[in-house]
Amino acid sequence: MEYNFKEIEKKWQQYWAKNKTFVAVNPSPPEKAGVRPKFYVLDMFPYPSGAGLHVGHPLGYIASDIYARYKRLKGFNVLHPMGFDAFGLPAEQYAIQTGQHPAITTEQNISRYREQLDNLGLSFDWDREVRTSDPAYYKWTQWIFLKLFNSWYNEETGKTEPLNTLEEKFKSQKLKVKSETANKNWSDLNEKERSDVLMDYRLAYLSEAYVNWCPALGTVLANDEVKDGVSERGGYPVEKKKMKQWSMRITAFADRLLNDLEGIDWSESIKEQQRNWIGKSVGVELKFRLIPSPSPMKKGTNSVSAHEKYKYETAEKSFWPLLKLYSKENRKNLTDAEKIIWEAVRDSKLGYKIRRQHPINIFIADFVCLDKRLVIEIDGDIHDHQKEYDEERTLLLNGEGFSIIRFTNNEAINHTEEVIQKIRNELSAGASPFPSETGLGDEACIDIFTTRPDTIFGVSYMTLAPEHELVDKITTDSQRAAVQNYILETKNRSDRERMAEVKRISGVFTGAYAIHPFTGKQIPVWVGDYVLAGYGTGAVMAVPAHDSRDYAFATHFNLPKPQVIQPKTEWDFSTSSYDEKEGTCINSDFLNGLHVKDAIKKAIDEIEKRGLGTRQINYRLRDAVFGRQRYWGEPIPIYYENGIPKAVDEKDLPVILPEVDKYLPTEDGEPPLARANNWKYRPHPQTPSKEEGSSFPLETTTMPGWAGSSWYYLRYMDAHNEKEFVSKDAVQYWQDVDLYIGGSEHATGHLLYVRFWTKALYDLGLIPVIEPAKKLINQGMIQGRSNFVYRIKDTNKFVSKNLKANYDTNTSNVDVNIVEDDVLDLDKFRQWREENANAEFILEDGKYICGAEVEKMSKSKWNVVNPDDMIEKYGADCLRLYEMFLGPLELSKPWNTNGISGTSNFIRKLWRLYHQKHVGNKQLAVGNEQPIRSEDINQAPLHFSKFHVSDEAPSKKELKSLHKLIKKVTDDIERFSFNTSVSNFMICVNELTDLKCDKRAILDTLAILVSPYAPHVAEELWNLLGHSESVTYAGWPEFKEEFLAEDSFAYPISINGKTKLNLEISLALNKDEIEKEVMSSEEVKKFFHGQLPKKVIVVPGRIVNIVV
RNA sequence: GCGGGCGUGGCGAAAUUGGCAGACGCACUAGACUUAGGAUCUAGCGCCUCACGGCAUGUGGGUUCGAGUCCCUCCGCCCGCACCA
Repeated sequence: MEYNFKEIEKKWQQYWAKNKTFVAVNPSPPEKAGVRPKFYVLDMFPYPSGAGLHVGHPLGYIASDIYARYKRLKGFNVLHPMGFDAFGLPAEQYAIQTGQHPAITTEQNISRYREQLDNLGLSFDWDREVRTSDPAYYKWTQWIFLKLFNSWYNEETGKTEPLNTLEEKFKSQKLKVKSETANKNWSDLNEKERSDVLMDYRLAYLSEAYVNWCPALGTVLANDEVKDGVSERGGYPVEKKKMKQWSMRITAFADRLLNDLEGIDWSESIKEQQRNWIGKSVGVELKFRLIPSPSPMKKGTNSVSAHEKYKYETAEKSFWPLLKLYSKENRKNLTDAEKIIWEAVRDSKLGYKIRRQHPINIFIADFVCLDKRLVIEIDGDIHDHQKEYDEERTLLLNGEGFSIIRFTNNEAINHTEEVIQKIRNELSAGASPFPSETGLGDEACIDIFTTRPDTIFGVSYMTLAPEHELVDKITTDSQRAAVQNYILETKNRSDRERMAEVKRISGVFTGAYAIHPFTGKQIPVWVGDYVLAGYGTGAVMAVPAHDSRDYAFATHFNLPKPQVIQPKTEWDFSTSSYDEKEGTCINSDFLNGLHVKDAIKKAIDEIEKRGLGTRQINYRLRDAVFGRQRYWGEPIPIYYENGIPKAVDEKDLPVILPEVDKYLPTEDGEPPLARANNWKYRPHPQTPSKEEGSSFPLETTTMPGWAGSSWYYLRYMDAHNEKEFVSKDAVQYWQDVDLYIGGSEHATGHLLYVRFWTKALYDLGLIPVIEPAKKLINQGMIQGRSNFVYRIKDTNKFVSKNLKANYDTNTSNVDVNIVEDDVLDLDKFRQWREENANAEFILEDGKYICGAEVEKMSKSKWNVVNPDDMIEKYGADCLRLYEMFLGPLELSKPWNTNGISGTSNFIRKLWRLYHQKHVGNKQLAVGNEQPIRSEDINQAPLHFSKFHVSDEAPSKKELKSLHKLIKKVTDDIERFSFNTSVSNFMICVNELTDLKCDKRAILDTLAILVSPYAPHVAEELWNLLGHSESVTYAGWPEFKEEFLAEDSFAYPISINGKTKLNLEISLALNKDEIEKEVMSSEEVKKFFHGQLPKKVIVVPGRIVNIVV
């Protein structure tokens, strides 16, 4: 008999299906003694696209299958399920084009996938198959949605809790009702108001927010579904749009999602991507007060108390204690000039109360009349050369609503009368207006977030995002036109353009100034689109010397760049900013001399002490938009009673996806579900506050693709449970996924959402684990290898690759399936396309050699290799071995069919090992077994006769070869090094072939070892060896060290680190004895060139190195 | 720009703790068996050299008796994030 993989593979696939070989058992009760330990191996389930699988897809499935089969042999109760992520856009797009129901397309695609998966001989437990589009499945997706809808995140306990614990807090007034209804008690709120308040807390919530709107797909998308400003699926442009949307409060879990990464064995790159995506930054949120603009923007409506407050409490709050001290001190030490003036104005001698050394903002004014908002300053010499200082002071005092007159010391002392007259005139001229009547009053602050409070003294301007709400309020009249123009301009530029124009710097001055909280300096406030509205507070303090973006902006607009950090090494500030968190603070008042890291701490402490701001943690992570304006997804189980969103009763789940006439939005732009007849819900009569008999409109958006995949790993544990999403017993036994294999492209999507849902379900006491998967492996991408042909322009002649330089040619892709080893099959090429029917060729060495290049595998590049074709030609075992043999699992690599003959040969060699041996055609076995000749490679003849093993005891060499293999393959599988085990199989089979091994004791074990990789041929051989049961549970062989034991070892003898010869020395000898033996060798002595060796290093069992 | 990974023959790659670099396979070369070979078998196959021998793991340096492996410098490639304050 010959090895006929087609027959044999089919036979065993049918056997496995019939005998349910791979069914995992749910022990009942789970704690039952003697039960096998569990092991859960999961593949990321596929979205069944119309294109079917290509050779890249099975890579992960084969790897996980090998591991699952290995674990079964090791005695584990292995859960290795598969299913389909069946909701999604492509089926719906297809439905829109053709009118065919997406369920039909999906069903067809699934059967094709199933067939392809079956052909690979994967050991899935199909009894547990799940499909996210199956109502029996999405019933529970909806159920989980409702759990999240009815839960909130309690920051105090750090846990998801049912909503009633929140309501308790409101009722007992432990928690104040947020925002617009701030002055009300919970008990005063009506139903709508309560619903609105709770909506701000629910984990699944409805809110008005800017979302990624994709007009071409007619739906919103989550952040991870947008790449480079276009939709991940289809590549359509995406814009920001304000819409009412369902979202998931994943941000509440940001810190746990970040911290729990520590405890799981996932690749560093995935963890890093998640950390990046979560984007935690620790810093401080800090207020900069604004200088009210001279022209009133807004008439204040201040109460009397505010007026009074403004009248007397003129000092900057945070500086008050210090200023109070200084002013007291100053009063004791008045200058002569000040004494003279004080005597003239004190006790209301001028008809107004004048105060001396009165703090205003952060300064102390020499004299002030609060009623008339007049400051009188007597300048010392210092002011002559500190003009800037005065200007700043004037601006600030003006900002506080004071007018100011200045006199010199000389004037005060020698022309006292004139000075007093001037003061009298000013006082009678009428008061300056109060700031509260002109500007923005108390709330006139810009909140900023910074991680670098140590650079606070380097602030030279501030920038607001164009969307910042203060922009309009603070802009001065003179700048208004320019600012409005700018905002309009940035609005019209989509995010994509903004991103594409990274290098373009734009912005505009608002005309407004803020006050530096420490120096009191005035700081111009700008608007710039390099500041993002969505992050932090949408405003930044700009430190051009130490932030590259601020630097670019400041350079462009010629703003100052004061340096406040001294780098450790030379730094050229004329070309770039110094952003590193290294160096010492300079020009920074109380921070001077401190190292950056200490300065950050100190600055935050100081900011908090002075009440200027608070420690703050910001995340880049946004809440995940959950609603989709699409048809082919899970309906969101919410209805609207008088505009209040309410949960559909659990008893009424699932809310079945309705039939619609078209899969398009309605004429009014409503999602497709709005087309459904009577898309209404009639609440259960016994639920409170429902009018009997009335029905209410249901939510028309559907869930996103990631909803169903965020918990599917749990459903596999108990796939047919109709009462629960998963039973307590099942999840208690299976716990979590032990090994999860899938693509790294889900790093910030699925893999984050599934962790999020797991944590929420854990908090609610529904599952016992906080992470879905202990270990994650990302298989590398298999790239395509494209082939090219070169057509001479304006002819139907094609020239071979190495001759094309002589011609003017057009290069085009050619189907790689009609090319072998880069040699084009000319006949197939002529048939491939009509226009090639008369193609002529210019050949080299009688062949047409194609060009080749590594590209992504895609239909348009004609480089897709279909696993079915490979299986047809070489068999599933061969494809499995070859995919593993290509290289390390996690590495991306190009597919190259050329090498597959290696593994194909191996399988045949393996097969022959179990059959009567001969060499070539000469030593044919006696009998009828003639070599079968065939024109067709697919039925390649194999030169063996009948199955044959002997029951003789195996030789030492045979045992050694086998046990070497046991050890290596066991190690290899444990560390997922599948490529090396294939090598090791080859080595062992080669060795046993050389030894002409036919011993049952060896071949029995070999079949088991090979079975995870090439299960069909292993089953067949196992069966031929006389076993009636499948090899699946045969038990993994035990490695025995004793069979590897050697008496002697061929020591490599190296002279000065270079190996010169090998010397067979007994392993029983110790270091000294080995040295003696080596040194006495004539062969070794040759290399000494008469000199005596300086040093001899002996590592027993490994090497001898002699230094000459 | 930031973060992660990587760099070894013509090609895919191996070297698990610092110990004979290139296992295993593809391709290639020669031979055997053959009516035939895209089957099978035997041998060869990093580079330079007739050879002795020398040089080789992206570059340059260091540690070490000994470095693909550890440390530093630079160069290149891949992936992710990208105005995140």
